[in-house]
Amino acid sequence: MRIGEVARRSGVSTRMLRHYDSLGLVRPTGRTSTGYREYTDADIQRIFHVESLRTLGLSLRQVGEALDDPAFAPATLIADLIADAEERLRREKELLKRLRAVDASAPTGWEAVLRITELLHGLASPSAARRQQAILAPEAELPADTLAEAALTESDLNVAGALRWALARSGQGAAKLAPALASKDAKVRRSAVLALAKIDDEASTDLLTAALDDADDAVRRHTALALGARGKTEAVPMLMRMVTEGTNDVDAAERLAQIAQDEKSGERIRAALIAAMNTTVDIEVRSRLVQAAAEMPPDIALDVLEHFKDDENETIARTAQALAAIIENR
Amino acid sequence: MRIGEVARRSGVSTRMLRHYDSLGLVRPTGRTSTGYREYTDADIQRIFHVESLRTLGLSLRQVGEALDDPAFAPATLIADLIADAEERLRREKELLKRLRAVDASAPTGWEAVLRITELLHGLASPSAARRQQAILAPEAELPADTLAEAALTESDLNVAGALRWALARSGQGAAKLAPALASKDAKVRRSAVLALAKIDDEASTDLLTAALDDADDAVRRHTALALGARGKTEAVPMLMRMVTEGTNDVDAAERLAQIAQDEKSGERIRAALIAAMNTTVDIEVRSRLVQAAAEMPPDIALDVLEHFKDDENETIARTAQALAAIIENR
DNA sequence: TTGCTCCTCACGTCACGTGAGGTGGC
DNA sequence: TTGCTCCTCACGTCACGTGAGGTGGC
Repeated sequence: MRIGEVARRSGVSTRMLRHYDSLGLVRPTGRTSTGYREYTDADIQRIFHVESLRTLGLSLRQVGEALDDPAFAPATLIADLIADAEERLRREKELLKRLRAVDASAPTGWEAVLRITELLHGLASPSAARRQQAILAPEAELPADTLAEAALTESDLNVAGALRWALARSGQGAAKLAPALASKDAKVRRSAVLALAKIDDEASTDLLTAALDDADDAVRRHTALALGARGKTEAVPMLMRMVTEGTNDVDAAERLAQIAQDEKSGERIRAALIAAMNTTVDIEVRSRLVQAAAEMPPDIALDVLEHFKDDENETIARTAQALAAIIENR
Repeated sequence: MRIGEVARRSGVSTRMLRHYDSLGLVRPTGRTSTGYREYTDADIQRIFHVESLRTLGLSLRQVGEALDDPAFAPATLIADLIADAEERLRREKELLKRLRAVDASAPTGWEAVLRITELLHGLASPSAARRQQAILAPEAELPADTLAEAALTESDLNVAGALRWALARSGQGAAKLAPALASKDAKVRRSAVLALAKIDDEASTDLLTAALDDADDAVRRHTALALGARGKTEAVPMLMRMVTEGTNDVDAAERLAQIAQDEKSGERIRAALIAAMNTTVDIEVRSRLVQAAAEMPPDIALDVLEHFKDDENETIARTAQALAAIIENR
């Protein structure tokens, strides 16, 4: 069979068939007296084998080595190809992320493209100071998507803070962070909550309210503190738990006090504190509860402390008395 | 500044700086009397701009066009770059999937690589017949991962059936399908259940039992039918619902009959049928229940039918009588 | 005088496409 | 005789690396 026919049947161009010949990859079995290449069925089989291996990303040289070495063991080659493909995939994803960020910034000319590109570069820097600078730079108009993604993975505390600030300023923080609350990684959810805490709008409050039911305890704690700062009564049960468990109990008490500014919520917290005191004998827990009670608005604080001025436990009784005296003298 | 210093500062090789010069991309502002290139600070700025744009995947030609056209509007170019990157990403993912499948098949030589590669090719063919053939080919040793992934997306009924069969034969079906049950796409979960239905081992039964609580009704129905075929009493409530609702009720009744082979389960089903009859007046629903009752093992069937031989509704009463007569005469 | 830097020219990489200029086969 | 097919040779693509062979600068 001559080269044109072979090309038609195999889908390989005559140019490439001649190239394979010159490389010694597929040598046609014969030539006519006038020099035309003559391919046999076996040659054509070989062409298909070459094309097949090429779909796996082998170079022509690699294909040649594989087909000509009878002892060829594919394992190493395949592993290398996989590693290469993974590396390219990683790079392409990175590039695409950058391009999407540039696109989202709607640059008006190449100067704007350069500005955003350099900011993205800074944001990807291994130096925390450089990252910080990129976020706080006055020319910064990093897209909210980019800020959100960075906020969810940033490990440096200062940089994370700057990212949350920038995200809050963007006005799109809540929308961009919402998907992260469904992440399987509790760390990501936690970062999302910490970022939402800095965004004082209705959308973020709604998201935080839902996050009170998160499966992870740390997520719930951060959520409760954030909602407490907004005076949300929904946070009371979690904040009460934090006081009794002694996890971030001082902050939790402060947030309970903020919520207690509202009369109805205040009444609820008053009752909760008294009930908690009466359901445990653990001296440490009760001590924390008394301390927390003293943080409440004066009328609530004094009322709760009054209940425990004559407590069976002397330490509790004396603490309650002392704290009440301080509040009264203010 | 001469070329060596510029190279050191910018990280661009002298070779490339000369290349940029020859392309007219970055022309050093001057030359010394002896022909050395002299770069100014502005030239160096330009080099950084070139490198910056290159990180976005622009070719040197594109960089030149962008930097030299004062009216350059990036939107189209960026969109094209994004489309290209997406396309490359898609290809890389495809390639990686193929390579991983080849690797998983642990080929012993290039012939084995070719065999698996061609099977994968067939599996990706737009022709259902070709896909079918690839799965049923006697040389087929398609890895279970590949089979599972294909089973979850295959739309052709015959091919999907072949995939489920092959997956069941692989012995790893349950393990490979398990993650799909957590998919957000109900279609994927449904496909997983249909595939698990063909795998008769403990692992698949456990997975199916959990899938009875799926959020999607169709998933739950398929799950109940599969578990019913294994005589699992857990499927009874869902199968009963299918009978009353008239969704796949004939199949559901058949599965209930299978479960009723077990004495305890049979008693439960008997009670459920009678209770269901007594809690609705809908003639269609009651009719389906009577038909279903007749499918049960004779003692259960006759007992249930006996309850409704004198039903207020004449149609129900006569159907119950007729069906009971048929069963008695068998 | 001796390293160091810089110069231009040019080949090689990789998998091709596209000619140019010429000739065999029905 | 006329299209069609085939031949070889060679340039172009793209972003470089790596010489060779020669020369200026401290």
